[in-house]
Amino acid sequence: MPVPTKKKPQVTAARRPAAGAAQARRRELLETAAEVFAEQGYNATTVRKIADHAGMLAGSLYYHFDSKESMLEEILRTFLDELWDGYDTVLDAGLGPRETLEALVTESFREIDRHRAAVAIYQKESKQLVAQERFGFLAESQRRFEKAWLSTLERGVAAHVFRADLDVRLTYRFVRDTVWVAASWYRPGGQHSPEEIARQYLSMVLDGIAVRE
Amino acid sequence: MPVPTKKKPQVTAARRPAAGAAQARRRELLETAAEVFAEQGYNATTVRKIADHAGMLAGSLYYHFDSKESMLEEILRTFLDELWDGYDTVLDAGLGPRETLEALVTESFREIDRHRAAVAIYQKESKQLVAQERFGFLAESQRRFEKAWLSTLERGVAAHVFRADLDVRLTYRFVRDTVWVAASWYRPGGQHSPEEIARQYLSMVLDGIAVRE
DNA sequence: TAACCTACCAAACACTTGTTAGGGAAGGAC
DNA sequence: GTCCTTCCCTAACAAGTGTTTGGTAGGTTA
Repeated sequence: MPVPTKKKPQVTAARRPAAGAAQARRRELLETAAEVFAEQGYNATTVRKIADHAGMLAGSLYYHFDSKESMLEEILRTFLDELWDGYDTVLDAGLGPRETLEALVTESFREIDRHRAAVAIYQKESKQLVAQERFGFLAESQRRFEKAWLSTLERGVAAHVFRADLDVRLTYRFVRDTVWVAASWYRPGGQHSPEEIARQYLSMVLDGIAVRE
Repeated sequence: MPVPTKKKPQVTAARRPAAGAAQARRRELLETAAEVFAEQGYNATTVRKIADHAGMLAGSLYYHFDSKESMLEEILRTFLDELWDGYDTVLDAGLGPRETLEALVTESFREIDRHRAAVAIYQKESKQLVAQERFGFLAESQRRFEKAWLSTLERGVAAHVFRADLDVRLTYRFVRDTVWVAASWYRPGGQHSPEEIARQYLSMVLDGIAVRE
């Protein structure tokens, strides 16, 4: 492709100034967009609101992004990529089922700490987004997610470390939901660190809240 | 108020035909509106979509309702009224803390069974709605809700039936969220009844998923 | 029959939405 | 200096939004 057909002007690597400065601004804008999306909801968020928060006008956003939807896509893709980096590390570590569950939960709360806005958006909008083929990667991620959790739970039941009398699928949903909805009330810098929340949550899920006799 | 100033024509009780027929239609329309709101999100739902599902034109909805927002308000009010009917019955029954928790959870899943759409809407939109004074009743309900759950948990800790080493507020959030997010995947008429889901959920929350030794 | 009411339709309204086109100021490259 | 690129602004567009107004078919009442 000798003749660039893309709208964004091509810059040779040699000339590019302050390499990555443009991408830094891009990330900055995505950060504020994610926060507005998370707070007001994707549909209720106008590009003018995003521009306001970024200190610019609506049209100027289109110098950096193709569309409002592509901003949303990039936010979710970035989040899921990092999430699976962490998950895969855990899943490939060869841990036992209980240790895997503990590590997955802890990793999840760390992701909430890092990507609070993206998680909140994912929670609220993913259900309607998966229908669009543009966001098909959400469905694929969901399948991998379910597979990872279900197999961990099933491994635990087989190894007699998790109870056998519970519906595994139901348990999966409870665990999954409770972990991720934390994004709706979690505030970074609060009195509980992600690890502390994970510890208490695991204690509750594994041993229950009732006193043992 | 001898002279009616309302837009909707006043009908004397004596003449009213098929008493409550209008209100039945009203409920019917709110039912379909709630389903569309739950499926697509409130902001993404246009009055034309609601009218489509109801087999009429957008403008015709305004014969029955003042605005799109008033439809949302009535949906949520109806749901919360019924919810608190059930909750108050439980809370006034003079049960012990563990029995109260069990009854509250079971009642919650029953409400999800009855008002699936309204619960889903509440979950998704309440956070943004409470800011508007029109929806101030949501904030009041949230306060009562938190008080009911927290006091039950604290009673349980004081009576040594619930563990004392858990952060009560954190426990409350986990219990609350896990119960209500069930509305996002629950389908009435599925293989699990509300009572069965409540039973399994309570078993998990109270005793944990780990095998005891 | 005549009057009236209910529940809807048809058509438009003012406004907001995401998006685009053209321009221009600032600053580095040569 | 001149050129060129970056990054934003101004101003508009077309489509879609919630809502209103006036009308009307069909049933009910008197």
